[in-house]
Amino acid sequence: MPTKANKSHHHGNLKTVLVDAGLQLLAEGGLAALTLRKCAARAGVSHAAPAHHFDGLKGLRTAIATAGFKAFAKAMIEQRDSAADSPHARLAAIGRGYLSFSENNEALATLMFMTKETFTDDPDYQLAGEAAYQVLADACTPFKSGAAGAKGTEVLVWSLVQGYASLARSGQIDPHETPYAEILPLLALQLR
Amino acid sequence: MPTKANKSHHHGNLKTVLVDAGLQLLAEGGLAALTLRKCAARAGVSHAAPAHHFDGLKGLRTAIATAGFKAFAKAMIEQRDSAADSPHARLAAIGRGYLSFSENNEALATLMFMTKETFTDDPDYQLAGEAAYQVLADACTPFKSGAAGAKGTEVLVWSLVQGYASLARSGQIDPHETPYAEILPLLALQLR
DNA sequence: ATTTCCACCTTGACGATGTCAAGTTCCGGC
DNA sequence: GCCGGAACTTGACATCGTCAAGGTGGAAAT
Repeated sequence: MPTKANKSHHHGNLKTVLVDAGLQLLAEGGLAALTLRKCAARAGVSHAAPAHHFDGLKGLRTAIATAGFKAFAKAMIEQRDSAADSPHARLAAIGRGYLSFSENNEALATLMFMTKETFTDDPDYQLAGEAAYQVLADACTPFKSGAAGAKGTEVLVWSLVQGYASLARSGQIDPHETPYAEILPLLALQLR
Repeated sequence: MPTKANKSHHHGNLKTVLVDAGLQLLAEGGLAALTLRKCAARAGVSHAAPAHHFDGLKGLRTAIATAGFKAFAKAMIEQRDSAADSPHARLAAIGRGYLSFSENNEALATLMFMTKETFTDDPDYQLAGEAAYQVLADACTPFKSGAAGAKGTEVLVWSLVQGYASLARSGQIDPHETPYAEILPLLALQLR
């Protein structure tokens, strides 16, 4: 007996299915594999079906990056919550979450931090990016601010881990030769 | 009177002209504007002419990224050479060179640090990336190594500036609100 | 219960793109 | 002068993004 999902013209959950299809295609074939038509095919709909849910390929990419930021924040929080109960340990754990997310989702992480013109103006995307940042910003609170203030400490840590992840993804550094766990302590962050 | 360059079937300098065309297209229209056919059109040749010089679009991208790394190294060296004669000043200057290159060439910088699968195996590309890294590595030499050794200091600085540039390009941080000049000193690098 | 409206699709078309094959032109070596 | 191969051109095909027109299904209004 056909269900609503099996009928045409009303999938019921197509937006989410298309984003999931996009995440799979990125994981399997990298950035070049992410196309509107392939997402539609994998979702079992026609090539023009996504148009009702997204503002073109750019809109779909934005939705995928939004999902990416949510998964990213989740990965950092999970590591943080299972770390030892000290600010240094939590910050290090967040870094591990960041880097394992980046390592396990190379194409998605690359997409997430592309230039602004890659994405549409989407409040969900903005919020998801800010929420991910906030996980890291909160973890910096227990540390003394340097001359640049609290914001400076946040930017210092965020730049460090983001840069390390980016260089590892592009093959410019070897994470086994120079593990992040050895780099973060070099900041010599002091507690308040 | 026709010169060699005006005749068909033997441009004479097409490889370089195509790479330059690609650099222009990136500057004008971002990553999405970089296509083989547009580069060929701008070079004044047919759409299939690039095939003799590059291994497809991926090969052309690799050549463009190689040119990018060379310009990038040059920007850092120029800043370094006009800085005050101290290791801290030189390192800060290199950072400025890095960031101004990134700000002035957003699409190119984004291309340069994409995942490995974006590029072909090309020794020139490898060398250019290593040479750019070496400018920064050399600038780190005068500083004490921390627990992670000399390599750790290099990776620390490289990650910081790379991450800062990447976050600025993607709009996640505001370089005017939190200038790099205020972040680098937070590393509190000590001279040997 | 029926009608209406609109969300949500499908089909088809077009221009742009990457890549490949076949053919043509030009240059350098013999 | 001839030959071989580098370096192009032309043409074709599959895939892509986007747009237009049309069809289907569900919910609200009557």
